[in-house]
Amino acid sequence: MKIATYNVNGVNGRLPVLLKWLKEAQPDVVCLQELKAPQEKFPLEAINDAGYNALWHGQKSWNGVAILAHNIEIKEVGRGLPGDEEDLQSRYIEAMVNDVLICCLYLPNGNPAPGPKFDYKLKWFERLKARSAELLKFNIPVVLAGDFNVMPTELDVYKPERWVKDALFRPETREAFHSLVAQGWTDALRKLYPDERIYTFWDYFRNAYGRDAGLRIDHFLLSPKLEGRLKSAGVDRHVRGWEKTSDHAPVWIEIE
DNA sequence: ATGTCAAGAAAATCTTGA
Repeated sequence: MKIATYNVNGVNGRLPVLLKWLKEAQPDVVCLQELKAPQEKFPLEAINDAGYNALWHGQKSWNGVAILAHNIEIKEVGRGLPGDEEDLQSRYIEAMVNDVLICCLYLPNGNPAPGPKFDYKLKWFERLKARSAELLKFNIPVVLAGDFNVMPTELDVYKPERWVKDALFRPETREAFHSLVAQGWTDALRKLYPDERIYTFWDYFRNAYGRDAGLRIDHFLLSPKLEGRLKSAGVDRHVRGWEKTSDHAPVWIEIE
């Protein structure tokens, strides 16, 4: 089973790019972030025509997450990250696909930091850790996939010293990510490629893609039940070079 | 500070978030 995660940066604005990539990459399951579309504006017909079922949680203007599956039933488990009734941002959706619990997440960016947005990011992280700890107790195959807005180590940033005060790389952010992983999760791409520079995002500014000034912020975390089934992983970085493309590239794993 | 995008409010550009 091939599982992908892709921050599309606008599911309608980037629909031709998304459809082209789906056809080319043929993932079985896809986690999408930054739909930037209200619930009723999700392009279900085009997604269905491409052969995919879909479950999504939209929001006007910003955020929005979805899970797609090719000829497989998607059984919703929940939408919205538990732990704060007042948080209305659409950043989390969970579903069973085959025997795997797919958790699609879009962790807050958190800039400018420090400030209320950074506080929200760290609180969101705490809520995610509470949920992920519960999921580990079920002892089933689980994947946490999405845009974490975190570069876990210096290897994941083209120029680490420039990013130490940024919400994506501050010590508090990295610590939150590492304590999440320490619950018992496996960073799938790092497990297969422990020493390689791998990027999943290149800014639109200053020809970042052309200079390969990238960041690794889209991740797959695997539960112990899934770790041994990991076969391969990669980044479809050429997609970042397409016209009218997202600032992220699709990332994928294959599991037995 | 800058740079580039998309969506939304509003009616051609500006604001916001990333």
